[in-house]
Amino acid sequence: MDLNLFNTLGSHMEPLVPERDNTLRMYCCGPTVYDYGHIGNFRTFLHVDVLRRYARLRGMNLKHVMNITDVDDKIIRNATAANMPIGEYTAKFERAFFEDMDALGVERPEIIARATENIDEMVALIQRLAQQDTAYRAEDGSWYFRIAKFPKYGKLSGKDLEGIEDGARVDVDEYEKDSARDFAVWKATKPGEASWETPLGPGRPGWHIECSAMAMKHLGDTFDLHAGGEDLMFPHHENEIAQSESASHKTFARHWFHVRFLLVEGQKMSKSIGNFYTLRDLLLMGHKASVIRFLLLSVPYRHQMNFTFDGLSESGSAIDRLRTFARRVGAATPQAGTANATLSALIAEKTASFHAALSNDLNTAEARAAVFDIVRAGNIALDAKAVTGEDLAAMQALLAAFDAIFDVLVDRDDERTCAAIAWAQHEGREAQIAPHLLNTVSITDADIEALVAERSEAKRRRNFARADAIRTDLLDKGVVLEDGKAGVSWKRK
RNA sequence: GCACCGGUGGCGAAGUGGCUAACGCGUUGGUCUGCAAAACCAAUAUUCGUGGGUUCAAUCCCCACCCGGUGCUCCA
Repeated sequence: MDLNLFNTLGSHMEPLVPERDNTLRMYCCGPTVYDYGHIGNFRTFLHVDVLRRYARLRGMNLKHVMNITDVDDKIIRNATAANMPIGEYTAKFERAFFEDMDALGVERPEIIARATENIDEMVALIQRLAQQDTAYRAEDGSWYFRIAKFPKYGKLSGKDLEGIEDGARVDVDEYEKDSARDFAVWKATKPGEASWETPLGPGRPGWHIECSAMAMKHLGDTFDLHAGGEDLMFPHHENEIAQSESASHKTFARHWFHVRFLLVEGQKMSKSIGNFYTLRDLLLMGHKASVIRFLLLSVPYRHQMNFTFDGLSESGSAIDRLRTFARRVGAATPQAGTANATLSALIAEKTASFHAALSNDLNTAEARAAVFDIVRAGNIALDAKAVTGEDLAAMQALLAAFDAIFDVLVDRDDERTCAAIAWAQHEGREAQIAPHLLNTVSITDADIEALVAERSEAKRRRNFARADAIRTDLLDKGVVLEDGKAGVSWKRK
């Protein structure tokens, strides 16, 4: 079965097949490190993570490059406002970005490429373009890409160039261009801004050039897939194509993967509406990282998704169900005797469905549905004590495949929440920490065990009032007790 | 204005020209339990925005309309 993916370039489904040595060469536009990442950013990175995890599950090797944009207007503005050197400022937010990615279980790309560490490559690329007059120097010392030299401009986004009239929207500081559509590849130095001395003259790179230069540096002129948020399609990716293909005269990325924006509570996320959330905001409100991950992955990447707090609590319940089942399967004893043919067949069928769903443009919603089908069937069989070792192994294999993609079964939420709390305390943001969180996090496993033991003793003496009081108390601290036949088990909610 | 995407049960969300319209959450009743929790069972859409059309047959194709969202400018 092919891994079929929608290719924005050409707007059609297409099997994703690495061009050589079974290695998927992919580039993903990373963050501009000027602030903490918000959930919209992470929806994109999360779906790219699913793509890379699934490609690997299917046996591909990965060479995934992600850039860090560590010089741009917003960075310069914010660093100046914070009275910090740019390098120090970007280092802080790059670190925060990766902490957040780790918290959400997003795997690190094989190669992280920083714009400021690849200035030479960008300059060389601009020079190549300049040699053929595809890039030109304006009077103020900035360099621009001459769109007139690239007839295919617009092939990705389907933009009609006629619609972008000359002179329609001209930046105040970009009055030197030959055509309004031309975009900056190198920006002349302005007072007080970061600047590099180069053969092009002093200045800093334009936004688009870094991705072209770094992608080609690490992946070659042509590579398998380029990913990013839908907003980057135009102009960013269009410009990357123009720069890269003008220089190499080869196809740049063969496959383009764009993740749609999300809405928050039905509206576009924006600070002015007040529905703008960073990962840290949510963590401090008491939402678990795994739940956020699962919710952001529950709607397939090409669909707009509406992020809501109701959705968050639903995802929380769904994860609880999955984890409970995974624990149950892990602890189950295989039954001797005849295999349950219906169950075995169902597991095989749903395992196939799981893969078929992901192979069909990474349909995460359908993939998780297949797993839930097995959760119910498995629970029924487990209740009936009619599960063979073979079926248990098959169910565990499906859960493992599921978790290789979704990565929510193993509970690492407390440590992630604690890290967010520590950060808030360090940054003087204590007010943001939900009060009940401190309560929850402060109780240790040993405390819980002691109370559980005391409650069991109370129960044995049929002192149910005491037993229930302990249970209620623990529940307030986020600990749920379950009295099973084999004894009491507990979990943090 | 131009372009694009979507409108499926109480909520979220798959899906298909024709078998009982997945799955999750929620709600109600039941089993289990000292009571809970977990798990299971049952009930929760004669119906897929509205109006036309094509077809033996449409939620799925076509047209119009209404509603929501997005892009066209920095943005994941």
